[in-house]
Amino acid sequence: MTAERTATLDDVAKAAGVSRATASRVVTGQGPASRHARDRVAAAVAALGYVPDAAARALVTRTGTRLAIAVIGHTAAVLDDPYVGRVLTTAAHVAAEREVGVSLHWLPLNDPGSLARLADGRGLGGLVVVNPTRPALETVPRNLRGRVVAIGVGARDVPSFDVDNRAGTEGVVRHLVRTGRRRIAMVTGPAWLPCGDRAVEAYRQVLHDSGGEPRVVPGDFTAVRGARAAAEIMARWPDTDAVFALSDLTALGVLDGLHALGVQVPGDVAVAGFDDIAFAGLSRPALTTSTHPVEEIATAAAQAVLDRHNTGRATFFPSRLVVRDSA
Amino acid sequence: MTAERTATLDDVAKAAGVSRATASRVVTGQGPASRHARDRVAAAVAALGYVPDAAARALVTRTGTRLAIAVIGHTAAVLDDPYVGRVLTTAAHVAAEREVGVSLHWLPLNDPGSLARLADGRGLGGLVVVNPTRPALETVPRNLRGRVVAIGVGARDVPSFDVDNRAGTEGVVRHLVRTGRRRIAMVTGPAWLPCGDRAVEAYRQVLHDSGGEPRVVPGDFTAVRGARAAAEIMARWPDTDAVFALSDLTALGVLDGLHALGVQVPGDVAVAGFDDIAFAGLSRPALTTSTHPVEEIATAAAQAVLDRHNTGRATFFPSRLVVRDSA
DNA sequence: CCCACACATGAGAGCGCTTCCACCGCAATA
DNA sequence: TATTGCGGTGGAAGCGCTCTCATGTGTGGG
Repeated sequence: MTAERTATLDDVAKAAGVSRATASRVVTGQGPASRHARDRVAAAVAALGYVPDAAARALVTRTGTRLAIAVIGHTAAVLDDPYVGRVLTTAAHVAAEREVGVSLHWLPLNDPGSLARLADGRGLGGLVVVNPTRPALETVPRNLRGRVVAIGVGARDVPSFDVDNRAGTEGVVRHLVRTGRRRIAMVTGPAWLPCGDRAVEAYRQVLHDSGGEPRVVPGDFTAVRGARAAAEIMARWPDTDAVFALSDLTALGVLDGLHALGVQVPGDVAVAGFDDIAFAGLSRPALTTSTHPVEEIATAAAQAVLDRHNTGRATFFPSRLVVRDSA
Repeated sequence: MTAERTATLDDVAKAAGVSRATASRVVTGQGPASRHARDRVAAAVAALGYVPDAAARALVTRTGTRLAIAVIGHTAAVLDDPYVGRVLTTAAHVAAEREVGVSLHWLPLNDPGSLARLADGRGLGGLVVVNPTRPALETVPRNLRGRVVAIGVGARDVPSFDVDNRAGTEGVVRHLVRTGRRRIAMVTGPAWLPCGDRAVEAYRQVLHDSGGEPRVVPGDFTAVRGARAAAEIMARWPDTDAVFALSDLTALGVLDGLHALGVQVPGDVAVAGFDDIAFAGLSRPALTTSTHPVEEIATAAAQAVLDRHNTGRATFFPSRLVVRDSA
């Protein structure tokens, strides 16, 4: 019997000379217990290094209190972007405050069913899906309905939290127009990310209003793609006088690409981004952009799902124009 | 009995007309099962939308197959740094490949006991601790021994994975010396992070060898702190001709602070960082730095803990000098 | 002095699952 | 025909915990 076994509640009860029921009451803090029993159990817990088994507890309480965060779209692009990391850490922080565990799920883009699979259901308190596609959201299992929120685009029964892409884009493009730019190109996000559509729409609208022709180049939120986009844009439309990228990372890439081409920023071409990441203010020229309150969004999403506060369809967080040197 | 209840294995067995034991065998794929039984159970599973209860399964199998990632030191600094996000996403990716879940834990710096608490033990397959302190590592519960690795500094029974801070720092500082700099200042990482010690040592050593006096200013890996550090350095030692920061983020801040002071980089003062983050190549002037193979490190750590491959004390990943424009 | 009423306690059921074990039938071998 | 072997199967135990319920054990009021 010298086998190294982790202590169970029974061991604690035996050591403390009480029943398992009493030990449980003391450990969980639920129900009455005499001073004497409390002390003895506490001592036993300390002596044995007892840690409650989460699985056993979850099994009986059925109170799945764990926040799952699923990130859709597993590409290197997502990895490089500080965005996902910030969402993760923020949500984890909110969860930690409420002493609920967080589980992380990294889902491929082309396998919507994986969302259903991760829901080993009853253990889950809620689910935050980052950057979902609508089809993926349709596969959320029924036992999770009402406990799922999306960061990005939502769906039926799935409220969404996102930055106001439309207004943010409008703000930036209007600023470009206001400062005399007319031949404004745009580098979008990845095509599969539906929330970028609103931004493209807004861009087209403002351009239409100001008599410009849309010049849209597809992007993927990476800096490398931004540099290539810059070359592409200047080749196709040499008279371009401004580039708006739907991501600061891409905008910084554009800056780099333009620099390589010998194009002056903002002299020849103005450049603006979106997100206001930490580095936006550190580039030379410092990047003009519009804020993306990631922490606020992630906090709201995590709270909503944790508080079962599933009201409303979609919440858009305001984006604020930050004018620096590049535009 | 119209109550909306999630299906259990019993329900499946009943619907398929087999015993629970057989249903379990089919679902888990363990043990023999006739073709006929397999088909019927599979049909029942599909019809009922059955999803196994992870808690119940974990309770009986005792095979905690879940990778826990604990990040120590919950400060805004950690949040802004892309480092943690990259570690997280990489580790989660490794775990996903092996179809094991990942749980995320955000631990305060001053409560080492929290590490013990998160180990609701038996549900855990392994634990990766990011940026631990030695005291925190001492509190790892015994039932987890041999299944814990550290990214950063390690401890007894806890192998560590980290970049070779010493060699990396040597490389950078030697480069500065080689290019004629002699009055080289260093901005360190946060004091509680023990893995920075080796870097400071290396810096002192190289300076000693080249006849320079150490000029150490404490940092915290943030850009803001870097800007302030630049001002501090130029005030205390106006003849400084190079600044080495133990983090690119800080180095970019130094660049910014120097710019504000009207100091030319690299003309008056050379600046070098450490990490080679995505933005290092995008700053103006582009940052000279030394690589920090975060993805490699996180992958190795996750694999080690998942494979129970607990050999060796510490693995240092080589850092490669990247010379750009700032030094 | 006895009953009512708190409070503290322990026995035991049961959460949903895996897995040991005994069992059954059937083909292959002696 | 009697014996072995084996794939397939169901009964039942039990993982570690929570929680209901019945049973003490002490207090104060009638």
